[in-house]
Amino acid sequence: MGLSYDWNREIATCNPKYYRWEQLIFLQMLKKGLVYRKETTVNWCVDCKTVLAREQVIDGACWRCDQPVQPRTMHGWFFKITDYAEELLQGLDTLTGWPEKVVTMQRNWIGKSQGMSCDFPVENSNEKITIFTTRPDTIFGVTFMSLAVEHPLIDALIRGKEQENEVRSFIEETLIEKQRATVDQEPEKHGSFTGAYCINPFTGERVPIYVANFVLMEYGTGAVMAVPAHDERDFEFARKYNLPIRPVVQPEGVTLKADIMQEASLEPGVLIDSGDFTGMDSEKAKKAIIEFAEQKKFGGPHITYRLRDWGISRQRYWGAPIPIIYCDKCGIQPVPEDQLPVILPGADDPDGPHAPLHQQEDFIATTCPTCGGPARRETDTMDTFVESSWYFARYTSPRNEQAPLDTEAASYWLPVDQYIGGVEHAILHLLYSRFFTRVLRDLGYLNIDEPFSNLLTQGMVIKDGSKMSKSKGNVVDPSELIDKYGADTTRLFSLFAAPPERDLEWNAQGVDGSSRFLNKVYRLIIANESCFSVDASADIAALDTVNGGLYRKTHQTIGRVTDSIENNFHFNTAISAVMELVNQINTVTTKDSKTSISPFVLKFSLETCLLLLFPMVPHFCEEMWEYTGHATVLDKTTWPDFDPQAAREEKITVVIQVNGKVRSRIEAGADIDNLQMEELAMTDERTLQFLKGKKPKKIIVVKGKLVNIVV
RNA sequence: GCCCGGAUGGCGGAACUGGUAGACGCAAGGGACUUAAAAUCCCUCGGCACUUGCGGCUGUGCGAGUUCGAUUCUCGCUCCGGGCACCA
Repeated sequence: MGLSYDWNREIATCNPKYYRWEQLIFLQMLKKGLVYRKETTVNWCVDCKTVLAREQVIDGACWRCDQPVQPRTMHGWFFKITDYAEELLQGLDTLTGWPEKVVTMQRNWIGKSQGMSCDFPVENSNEKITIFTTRPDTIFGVTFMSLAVEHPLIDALIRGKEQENEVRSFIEETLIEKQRATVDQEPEKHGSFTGAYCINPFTGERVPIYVANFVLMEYGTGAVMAVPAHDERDFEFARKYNLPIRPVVQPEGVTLKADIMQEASLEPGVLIDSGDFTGMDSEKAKKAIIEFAEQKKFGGPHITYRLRDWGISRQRYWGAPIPIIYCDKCGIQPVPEDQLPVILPGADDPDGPHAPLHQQEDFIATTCPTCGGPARRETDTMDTFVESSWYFARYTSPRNEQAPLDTEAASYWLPVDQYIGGVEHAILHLLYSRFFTRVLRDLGYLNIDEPFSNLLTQGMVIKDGSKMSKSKGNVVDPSELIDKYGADTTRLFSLFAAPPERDLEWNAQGVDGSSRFLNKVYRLIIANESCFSVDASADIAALDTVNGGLYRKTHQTIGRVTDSIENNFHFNTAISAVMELVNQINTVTTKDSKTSISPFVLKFSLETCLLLLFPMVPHFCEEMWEYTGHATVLDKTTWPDFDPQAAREEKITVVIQVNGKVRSRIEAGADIDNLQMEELAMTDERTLQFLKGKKPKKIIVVKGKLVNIVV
């Protein structure tokens, strides 16, 4: 296809020369407290036999193999991306070169919520339950408390109570249900009373504590103050278990009554039955209530993010091994930096052992770096998204043997001016890379905050109803088209089909047109070969209509093509602009051959075609450039200059409307003023017919464009 | 359910900040050249109708509105695509 890559900078992320640095970065992050290990419920892909990060689960299925994922409890390593949540959010505002769509998706993914945290003391106990809420204004409407089944306090709450067995079996059932749950359906809400109560610090009221299947341990605190009157989920739960519903925010013009409410009221309004806060506007009340909690030291303002830490453990037989050693005596030990890289077994041997690492005893057995005793290696490998999170930075010093990055080189090249990728990475790769850039900055390797200044998200190519992708295998091999038409026609055709950001249903119909077009350019050059040997100049001002018109059209085309490419990579319109120019050259050299075509203008226009088409059609243009006797190659020739003066039309078409409908078009000089335009319109015969002698009420003149006569 | 996009001829797609809708190309039909074919060139190509005329009406998913004028702006729908989804 004639793509130009600098192979001197080639890197392979599966090569130990690359991932040794990744392992080093891991260790440095570990030292900085940005890596930790924990046991959680993870997304397990049955087919890939590995854990997946949350953003790698698409519609409940693995992003890679499309198989459904299941929850599973296991240990894994995590990157503390949440430490950077606020910065990643703030940074979005600086990404002016990114599509708004991607910025919005990331903003939603980070999911910042501002609200209040508040402690509810447990009755007859020293424990307290901390909740997070975005609706502190509804705190007087709390009628029960819901805990996630995984909440650590449950055990203490139920021990010895008559409800103990019931709650325990409820938790067990819920956990099993969660394992089975498919993502597309929310299970019905269930709960179980713990027998325990906590105290609403604002009212002093006893609040019954429930365990509920819909409360997420991973978000907020795993405990929710339930306000059924003002929260849909609490409402549903309250109705099911006959718990009281107490409205405390009255929206304007509505009177909420607990017994007749059909659904929770989410509207803002005025507080009722809310102690000292009664009568306050709900927005104001939010602030006042948070302040009150802060003063009394049982709560305060709090921010929660939806973003979770990035689970990077994978159980695949590929990826960079996580450089950790487990010693029975010394515990978890980082692999000393001078022992890096930890090499992935069998990676360089395609027929080698391709079992997951935990099945490879040779790999696992090692010695403890601290005590020298027998120890075991970590068998998880890193998510391959880790590798793609910093490769662009490694390109700036690809052979560096001393460090992952050469800060000086990285400062010179980064951030990446223009990044191109599919929208499917809007969150995954593009968020990880933004995170990693900051981590590398804080580790002292980079001095930028954002990796990519400008982002173009290209559309997907659809084939047979689903997106064309390597992993799906429904790709169209361009070599078929290349064999038949050549690489340039194939390039031209693909670029002409649609603007790059749009999805495109693949269809090779139309490729003939691109082929025909290049042939036409070729024929024009051959037929007018002689003009290239003439070293003529011309007095532009003295050109006749035909030559002057072509000269002008050529400059207009330079302007349009430059604009289309620079502005938004709309090669399709760039190409059609050149097509127009070529059509005009064709007309002028065949039809108008009676008038003498200036060799200078002809040469200029044909050369411009080659220059403008060069990015799209490099081989052909370079060949023609040489053929037409140029000493230097096109590749080293500068882009043509756009001269707006030369592109200016001498004549314009004045559109005349009567009551907004186009009735006539009149040619006029480009410098015509508004008064002249009006005069032109009012004396135009066709226009007068439509006026039928009526007096114009109003005449609107748009300079150089149109006259609208209202009668 | 919520948040983003999008909808223009038979098709892919143009139309700058409201100002000539359909650029450019494909497909289709007709014609020229040719013994024939390919290639090339010319013409037609949104719809409607009593088309005498270089003409008229209508038309950018649907319905309203703002405006002298709306593919473009506002409101309300329909359909399609994408993202999120018990996030308290």
